[in-house]
Amino acid sequence: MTHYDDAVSKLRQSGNRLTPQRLLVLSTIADSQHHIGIDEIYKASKSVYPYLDLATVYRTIHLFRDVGVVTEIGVGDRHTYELRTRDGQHHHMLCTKCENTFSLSPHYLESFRASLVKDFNFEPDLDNFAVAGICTDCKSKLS
Amino acid sequence: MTHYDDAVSKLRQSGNRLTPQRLLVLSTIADSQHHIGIDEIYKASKSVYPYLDLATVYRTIHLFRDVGVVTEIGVGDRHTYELRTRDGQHHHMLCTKCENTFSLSPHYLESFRASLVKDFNFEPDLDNFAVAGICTDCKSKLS
DNA sequence: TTAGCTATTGCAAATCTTTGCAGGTGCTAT
DNA sequence: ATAGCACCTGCAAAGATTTGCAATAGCTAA
Repeated sequence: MTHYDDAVSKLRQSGNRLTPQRLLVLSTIADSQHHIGIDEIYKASKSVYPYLDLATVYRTIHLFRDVGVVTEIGVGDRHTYELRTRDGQHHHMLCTKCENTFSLSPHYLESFRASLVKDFNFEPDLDNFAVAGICTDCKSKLS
Repeated sequence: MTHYDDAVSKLRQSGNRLTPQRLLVLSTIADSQHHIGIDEIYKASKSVYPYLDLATVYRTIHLFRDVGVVTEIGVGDRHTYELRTRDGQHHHMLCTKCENTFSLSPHYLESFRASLVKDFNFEPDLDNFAVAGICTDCKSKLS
């Protein structure tokens, strides 16, 4: 549960209150093994605390994202979320054919980041980075 | 107007009909010097052809994006669009402080793309690539 | 432990985006 | 030039996301 506790202290340190709703949403995301969408977060959390409102889930998730508790993964128009852990930092590759997600080590983006800083003094925010494309399986099926 | 004509033939070649609504939306985007949002496209186009429906604008823009006529730029939750030209291909850097946009030559992403193909056989779709961050001006103002 | 300030919540309404459908219209082949 | 098909459009309704507001409940300081 150290990831959960990590997230809690991140919230506390950023001066946000630890409400039951927030802790509930947090544990729902933490329990989910993969990335999870708003609707799923809402459904799972509401089954624990039926008074939970969808608007609260939206606000909570946006807070989590802004504070760095979760990573937002944009799949086309759909957004999903996963806990952001200090270890296991990774980006995502999304196949637009089979909708599968693949992890990507941050080192693949290091030289890209470095060249933006060097050439433009632009500091990219790659925390929620995801790249769409076609995975190797779908590629072979195309022929 | 060759960019406009380029876009028209792209539409025709992809087997889509050239309706007045589509040509109107296209010219609205082409006339705009910068990237432009759905609401602005709608307002500007509707002033020319008042029967235009917002749903048509959404459908048209999505078609344009899928066919490669426009580039979609995701700024936080806001989406904007600009004409995609054969020359002048470029990506975008968006400053999250001042909301400004900067062009980025595709060559900055070439080695990134190459390593994904080489290591994972993953073919990334970087057509609508944009990266958020902090620009040099805002960086200096931070201190 | 308590009081009080202020952030947060649930609700409802507003806003944004997508979708189903029936009628209208661009395009192709004659 | 025209007929006919399939695609597109406008409309309206559904679905998704955001926002205003009054009541509630964390948190801090005593």
